[in-house]
Parts: sequence; C-alpha cells; structure tokens
Amino acid sequence: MDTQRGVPRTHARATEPGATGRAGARDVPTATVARLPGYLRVLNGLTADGVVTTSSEELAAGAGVTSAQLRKDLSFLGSYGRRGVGYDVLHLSEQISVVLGLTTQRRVVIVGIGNLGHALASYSVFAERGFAVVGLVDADPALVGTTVGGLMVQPPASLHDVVSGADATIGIIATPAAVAQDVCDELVAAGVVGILTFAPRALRVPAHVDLRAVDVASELQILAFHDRRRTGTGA
Amino acid sequence: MDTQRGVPRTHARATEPGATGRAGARDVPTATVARLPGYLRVLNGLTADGVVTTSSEELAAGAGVTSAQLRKDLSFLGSYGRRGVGYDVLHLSEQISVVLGLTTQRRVVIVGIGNLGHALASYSVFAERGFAVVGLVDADPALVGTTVGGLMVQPPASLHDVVSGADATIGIIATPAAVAQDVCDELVAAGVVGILTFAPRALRVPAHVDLRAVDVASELQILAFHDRRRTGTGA
DNA sequence: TAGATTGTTAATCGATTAACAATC
DNA sequence: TAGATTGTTAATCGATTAACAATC
Repeated sequence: MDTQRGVPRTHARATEPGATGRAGARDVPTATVARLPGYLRVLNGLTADGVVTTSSEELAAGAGVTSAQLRKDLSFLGSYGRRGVGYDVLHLSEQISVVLGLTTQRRVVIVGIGNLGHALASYSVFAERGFAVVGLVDADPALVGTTVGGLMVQPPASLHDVVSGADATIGIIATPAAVAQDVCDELVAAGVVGILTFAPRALRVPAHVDLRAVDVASELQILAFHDRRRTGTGA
Repeated sequence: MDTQRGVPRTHARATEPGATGRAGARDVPTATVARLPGYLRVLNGLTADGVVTTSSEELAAGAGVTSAQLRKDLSFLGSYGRRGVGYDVLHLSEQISVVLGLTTQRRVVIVGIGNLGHALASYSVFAERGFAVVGLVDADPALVGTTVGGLMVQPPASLHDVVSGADATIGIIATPAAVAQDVCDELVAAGVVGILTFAPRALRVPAHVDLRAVDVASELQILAFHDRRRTGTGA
C-alpha cells in the first residue's frame, strides 16, 4: 500500500525487430521499460545536483524501488556499472535515453483541447523530457483558430494534415469518450505509431500501434477500493 | 501492442482486514482490482442502452480483455453469473460497485490548481463516477480566493482544515514536483488514506495510505521506446 | 434434451526477490 | 589486500491463458 508503481500492460514483450540492433537493448521486459523513465528522472536530478557517481541503492531509493529491482532492470540494458564503484550518472542516463529512444525528439499531436487537452498543451514537462507538441485539434468552432501554448487550434478535418505535415509519431486523445475511437482511427490512418488516451473508454488499435491509457476516474475508483477497507464505509 | 492495459502496481495484495467481511470480496488480486473500473464502465454503458443481460464475451470485448480474463477476475468477487445465460447487467454492476467501495461517495481534495489541477477540478467524470471534489488548495496568492469549478481556492495553510473539515479521504496532488512530497506529507497528516499524484517524482507514504501515480511525460517516454522500433530513429 | 455459458482447475508465463560470486 | 557494489542466478511469487466440467 505504500510503494510507487509504474504502469502495467498487457503489452507485447519488447523484442528487437530492428535491423542491426544496439547491444543490450534487445528483449527488455515491459515492466522494466515502464520503470526506465523513473530512473532517468532521478539521474537527471542527480546531474543537476552535480553528482557524478551513484549506486544502485541511491538510485533505487530515489525511484521508489528496491536496489535488487533496479539492478535487475539495468541488467537487461547491458553492464553500465562498475563493481565496487557504482554507476556514472551521465553515462547511465545517456544509455537509458538511447534505449528509450529519446535521442531523437518525438513530435506529438493533441486532439481535444478541452480543460485537460488545454493543460497538456501547456505542459512544460513534455518539452523538458524531449517531446515537441506540434499540433492541436478540436471540433469546437469557438476553439478553432485560437492559440493555446503557442499553437493554433485546427479543425478535425485538418487532423491528417497536421499529423503528416509535422511528421508526428505520437497522438494524445483528450476528447470525450464518445468520439475517442473515431479520433483514434484517424490518428492511426494519419500515421502515428503511439497513442496516449485519457478518454474513459477501451480503444482498439492495429498491432503496429502502441496504446497507453490513463483514466483518472478509474484511478480514484481503485483508491476507493482500499479506502473502503480503512474508513469502513461502502459495504 | 494493441491491448488496453490497466494499471500495474507493486501493490500489496488486497486482503480483507475488515471485521466480518462481505462474502466474495476477500483477497482480490491487485491486477483484478485495477480492471474492475473498466468493467463497471462497460456495464454502465450497457445499462444506458437498455441491455439487461450480457455475457463474458460481450463484456470482455467492451473492456478490451479476453473473456477468460474477465471470468477469472469476476470469480474473485463471487458467482454473480448464471451458466448458460450470462450476467444480469444491473446486478453485476452493483456487486462491482460494492467491492470497489463506490456505494459511499468519496470526498476528494485537489492540491495545485495550475493547468492540470484546474482541469481536474472541472472534470465532470469524477462526479459521474461517484466522487465529490470538496476542496481546492494552491500556493499562488493570485489564485487563492478565486472560484474554480464552483469551489473557492484555499491557501496552503488551510490544507489540514479543508481536508478534515470536509472529511475528505482522497487527495490529488497536481503541484510542481519540488513541493509534492511536502504536500503529500500534509495530506497524510490531515487524514487522507488515498493519494493520486501527477507530480513527476517518487513519493513516500506510510503503509496505511494508498498511493497511485500518473506521470504523463513517462507515458510518452514509454511510447517512445516502441516508436523507435517502428520509425527507426533514436539509436 | 441440446446448446450455451459460467466458474474453476491446471499449466504456462512473466515479474520480483534474495543471495552471492565476480570484480572493481 | 579488504571492502564495496555490481551483475547474475535461482527460487518464489503472482498473473494470464486455455480447457472443460458443471449447470442453467
């Protein structure tokens, strides 16, 4: 009840279909991939603090996992530590970035500029972590043409052009649930290979597209399950 | 790469410490608990469509899981279906609500009313799914005293009173990462038993408090991992 | 009865944990 | 060398899948 958790997935295992294949990056378990961003975050913080070397113990504590878990996770990437010494913060950070594919900036399009989409479009953390929001789309005529986070909101009919024109590979869906599947299909048709949806509804995507879903109301309902056990109400 | 996933957790198993214990609700695996909100969502949709009876096949398809998975999950709650017939939509919906502890309305306080907090404070889906936002707190003097989603924003010094005064059991953290742990500690001291954080930082909570973390930038980084394999860039 | 569909069992699979040999 | 810490192995644990007997 007290540990931080990453994100689960019924994900296909992360095998390496790539041509030559970078050493070490092959066949990383999905559970490990989901924790890598957390490690990277801690490493970046250490770098900002001027820390040059770290240990599995320190890194794990910062990320909220055990040192055994951390070493096991890193072992799937390769051997980037030195026994008896620890890990070079900058080098490990770079290796994880390479494995996650963050050495190239990914371009993101957000569909649905309501309260949530608006917040995401203005979210500075995206830029800090290597993503560029390159397009905004909304169906509300009152919203189309306005500027949010420095970008002009485009109409739904422009979705394909916005995605392909900016060469976006990731789409974020922040629309009402009712239209989420249609938007999803259009994003896929336009060429995105990854989708992050906030719409409370199951979406279908082809096998070559990666889908991740965040449902904040479901998160609260999961909290309610444990809440009930502590406050005694609810049954 | 194509399935919907719930939320992973390094969660303690959901054992039943409650006194008498409702039949069936004991010892539900965390992976199952995380999928229950999805089933509930589909059941509510079926109810709205006037559907009276459903099958594991139909329900699973709507939730994006296999029928085997669904039946296995429901088996932890009890036997609420009829062989050869299926499930009564209303009855099953009610049983899941009881297990999740949704028969009592939970009160939620949101700390950090920036872009994201603002969006969450105005998020109608919370009310639809049985949660009441009863307090808003922010450190920005320019924001304190303003009204968002019908509630007046309170200063940080009022956090404890806002939580205990409204008897809130769940806290949502939408503050900058730098202050997230302090806010978390204050929420716990004020008596919440569940915390949902959007701050990109690992948080520590005592064993009796349940913590769930949503990190949208990490979600994008996980998508980038697969993106790299398809677009070939990034290594 | 015959057909349908659940609930459960058993097998498989993947993830976590702990311990320690390797080695800096 | 002695102490420290990694990387790996093996054991455990939990979750998923498939098949089917129970039963409506």
